[in-house]
Amino acid sequence: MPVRRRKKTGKSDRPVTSFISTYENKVDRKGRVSVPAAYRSALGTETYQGVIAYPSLIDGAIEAFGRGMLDELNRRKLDQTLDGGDYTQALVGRSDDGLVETIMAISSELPFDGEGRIILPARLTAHAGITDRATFVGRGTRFQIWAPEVYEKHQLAEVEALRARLSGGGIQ
Amino acid sequence: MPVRRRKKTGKSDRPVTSFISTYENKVDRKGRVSVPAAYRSALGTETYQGVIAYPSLIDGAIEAFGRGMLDELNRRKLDQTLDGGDYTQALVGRSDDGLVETIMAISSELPFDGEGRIILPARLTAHAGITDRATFVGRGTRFQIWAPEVYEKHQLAEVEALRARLSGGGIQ
DNA sequence: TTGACTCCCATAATTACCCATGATATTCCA
DNA sequence: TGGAATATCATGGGTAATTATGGGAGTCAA
Repeated sequence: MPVRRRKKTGKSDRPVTSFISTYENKVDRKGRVSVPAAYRSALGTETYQGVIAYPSLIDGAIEAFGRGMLDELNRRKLDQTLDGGDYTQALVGRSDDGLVETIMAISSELPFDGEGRIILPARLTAHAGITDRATFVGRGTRFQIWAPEVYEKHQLAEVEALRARLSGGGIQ
Repeated sequence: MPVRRRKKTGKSDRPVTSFISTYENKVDRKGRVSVPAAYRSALGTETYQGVIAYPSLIDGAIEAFGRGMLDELNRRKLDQTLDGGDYTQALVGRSDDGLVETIMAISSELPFDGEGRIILPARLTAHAGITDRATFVGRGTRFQIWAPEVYEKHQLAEVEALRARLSGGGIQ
């Protein structure tokens, strides 16, 4: 029996323009997992059919977004450096923070197959502790992929922290 | 390992070549190494089948990109100098920093063989400490080639620096 | 001849592509 | 309005194509 849990959003889920709601899907023997249809339609305008993913630097989860965001980063960075005559940046690659370069290095391009699935690289599943199931968590402009049990604990901890803060009178 | 085939669309708004993710490949006895298929397809629109490479001026690694990037550099530099009336630069080829000229001088053209491999010149492998394995590191508009063990250490430091800089929630 | 390089072929593993199925959701029409 | 026909989705599996890798034959120059 396919376990497809849909958290309440208060609305029906028709195509959305950003990533919302939470879905739990199965990871099959080939390492494939269906990207929720709602997320796919959110990416519908992009030419490249797939997502960019990298291990979260904060959480034990996978971060993901569309190809459009990646190209935008690269184009702006290149134009900015070249227009400013900063060839050092373009050729040698030393920037103020190296953020774009580091993200490019640790990111993976995950194309959809004909059925809207992606293959999660071992590097990413290891980081997130994902084995046979994956929870997709919408975060607006991007989304995350968690091991279900890890995400549940993460949610509980968040709620607990918030509750403690509220009972402490931090927010009136 | 994410692999993807890109459609050749005749109309090209000169897409930014995006090299992302990292791959570790073998260097065989003849000094050949496969350029990751994803990188090759990122260069797919270019006529010249191969890459431009030079020793990094900052890291113990090899810097590389497509011929398109080389032409872009030269074109923008020429435009800038002519617009600025710096004809000395355009004609004599001497500028304040001379970085572009220097890079051109120390660069090598590395053509693909029928299987998408390149041969790394001894000068470059020596600089990067590469022997029998090579790690390809996507940096967006260009990529690097490292000795695997050297890159591992470098990457840890890179990610740690980036993590320290983030305030939470990943990259927006 | 000896290397160094190019072109061609072989192969194992991986991945892309295709079709099938059961479950759910949606549409349509009597 | 009810219910059958239709569409969509998540999931599974088979097979052809691609990839990374290795090696041999031919070329050219020193």
